[in-house]
Amino acid sequence: MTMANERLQEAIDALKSTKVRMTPQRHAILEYLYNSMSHPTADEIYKALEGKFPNMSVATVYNNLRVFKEVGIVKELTYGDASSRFDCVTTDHYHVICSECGKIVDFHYPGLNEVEALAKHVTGFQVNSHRMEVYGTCPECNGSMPH
Amino acid sequence: MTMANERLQEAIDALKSTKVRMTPQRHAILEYLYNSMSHPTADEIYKALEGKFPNMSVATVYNNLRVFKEVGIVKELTYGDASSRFDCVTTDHYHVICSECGKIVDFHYPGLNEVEALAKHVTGFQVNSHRMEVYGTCPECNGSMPH
DNA sequence: TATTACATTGTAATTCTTACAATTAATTTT
DNA sequence: AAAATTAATTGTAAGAATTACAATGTAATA
Repeated sequence: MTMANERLQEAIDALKSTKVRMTPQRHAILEYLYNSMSHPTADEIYKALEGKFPNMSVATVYNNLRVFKEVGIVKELTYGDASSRFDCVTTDHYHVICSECGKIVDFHYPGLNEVEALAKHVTGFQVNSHRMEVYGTCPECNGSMPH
Repeated sequence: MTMANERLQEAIDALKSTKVRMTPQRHAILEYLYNSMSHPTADEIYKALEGKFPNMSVATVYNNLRVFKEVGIVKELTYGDASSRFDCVTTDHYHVICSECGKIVDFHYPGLNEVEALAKHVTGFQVNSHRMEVYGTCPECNGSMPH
């Protein structure tokens, strides 16, 4: 069993333990998320599954992504006007985003707990979480790729 | 002259040095941005200036905020579906955002250059910038305010 | 002053997302 | 296994934020 399938199975099990029902559409959306190594938009998922589910509504994709978020197996990445992207890796990590082509690459960085602590101290907020993104241009777009 | 007015004047001077013309609407939008210590949405600016400019179009607000961004005197803060907010403080700083009431508070943190350097090293991207926000609840919303 | 270039206005269009009512399907109870 | 219940899907309409566009107005320049 591949790593992706293993994680998919865990996600399905997580859903089973709630009152959320498994449907063919749900399974397909989850499968797509866990197999694509990208961070697809709702519309990309919808288009990718058109072949298998000609009658599926785009509302179903949005509904289910919301359900998955509530259960905690999917994270939504929001970027201003543009469509949200969805990430089935829910462990802590950050994203580097190419300003040219929009590519999103994961990277890890030892927790920024210090920042949260400082923010709490300076502002008096009760701090829960943070988000961070790094912007730049990817090797393909900035011409630093060997060819 | 107040600090805000000084900075407003600098912004106006910055515009003069480009081919961007000064108009009453532009001046009013800038003035509002530099005097409000908040991070208003386009619509908030529009509503705030309705009294003074009954005929101003909301398109004018958007157009001008875009111009200001291009000149570099305003930054746009994007948060998913919700409206963009606009910040006339363009020096590096971060925001702490209250999940309850939406309040945004500035705070400073010594540059996260390390993060950018690591991201560059790990992903091969040419890195330009980053953004970070801290989320939590403000003193008013979490009941920790003395009263 | 006449001309040119840029700004504003009002409205229509666009995009992403959600709401809603009707139908269908999965689960539970009998 | 059939009936009853509950949840999910579908299609479409509605919503909100933002942009595009054409007509009109205003500032800068010659």
